Amino acid sequence: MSLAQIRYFVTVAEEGHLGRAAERLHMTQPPLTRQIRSLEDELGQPLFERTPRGMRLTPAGERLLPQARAILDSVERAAASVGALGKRDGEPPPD
Amino acid sequence: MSLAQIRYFVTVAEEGHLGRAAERLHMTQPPLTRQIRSLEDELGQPLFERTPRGMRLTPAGERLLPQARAILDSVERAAASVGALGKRDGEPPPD
DNA sequence: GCCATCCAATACTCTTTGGGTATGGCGCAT
DNA sequence: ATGCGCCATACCCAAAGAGTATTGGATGGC
Repeated sequence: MSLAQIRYFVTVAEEGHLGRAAERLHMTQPPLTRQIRSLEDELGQPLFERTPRGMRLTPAGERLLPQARAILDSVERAAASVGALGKRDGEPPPD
Repeated sequence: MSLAQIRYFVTVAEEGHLGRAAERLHMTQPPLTRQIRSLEDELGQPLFERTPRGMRLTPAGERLLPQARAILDSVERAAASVGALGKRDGEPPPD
């Protein structure tokens, strides 16, 4: 489980759609599919239900989501508190 | 900033010694040196003072340490809450 | 003062991980 | 039945990370 995977998970949860999530993350859909699957494999259960319309959170996913957000927040706070000014990684430079 | 780096940072802080920290992390010293340096670079300031006896936390490092521990804890809790039973990554299998 | 010792840092290689492109498979709507 | 909009898979390439060998530098014993 990496911070990138957590970020990916949150974005997919918010978008409910791999394609749009990938766009927001400035990457393409296939690696995103793989990272989400890999996270599910590691946790031992699916986080999303695959529907023809997109991705819907499972109960496990619902439990994870707020904690995932909290983790990303803590990381950002920690970085800021020690003096990382414009350096966080979740937000790529504007195109 | 990756979870691995945070884990490395905490271990080095606890050991005050790259070699021993590397041992505890089941890795060798050079990559650990690099990861710590890379973390310092990203944060924009040194976390350790290099002494001939080992590594000592700087004030920035002291500020970071408790937050780093909290992050690792949250991650572990999140994983556990979603059903990862023996799967966490911070603890390699016994030799 | 010189040498042995104990640190962290660097040079270089190799394996592993992660992302990109192209394509397939599946369900739904028309 | 065909086309469209999803996610999944196959394959390739680039980047990150870990290992081995070695260097540099400070300290303490002699």
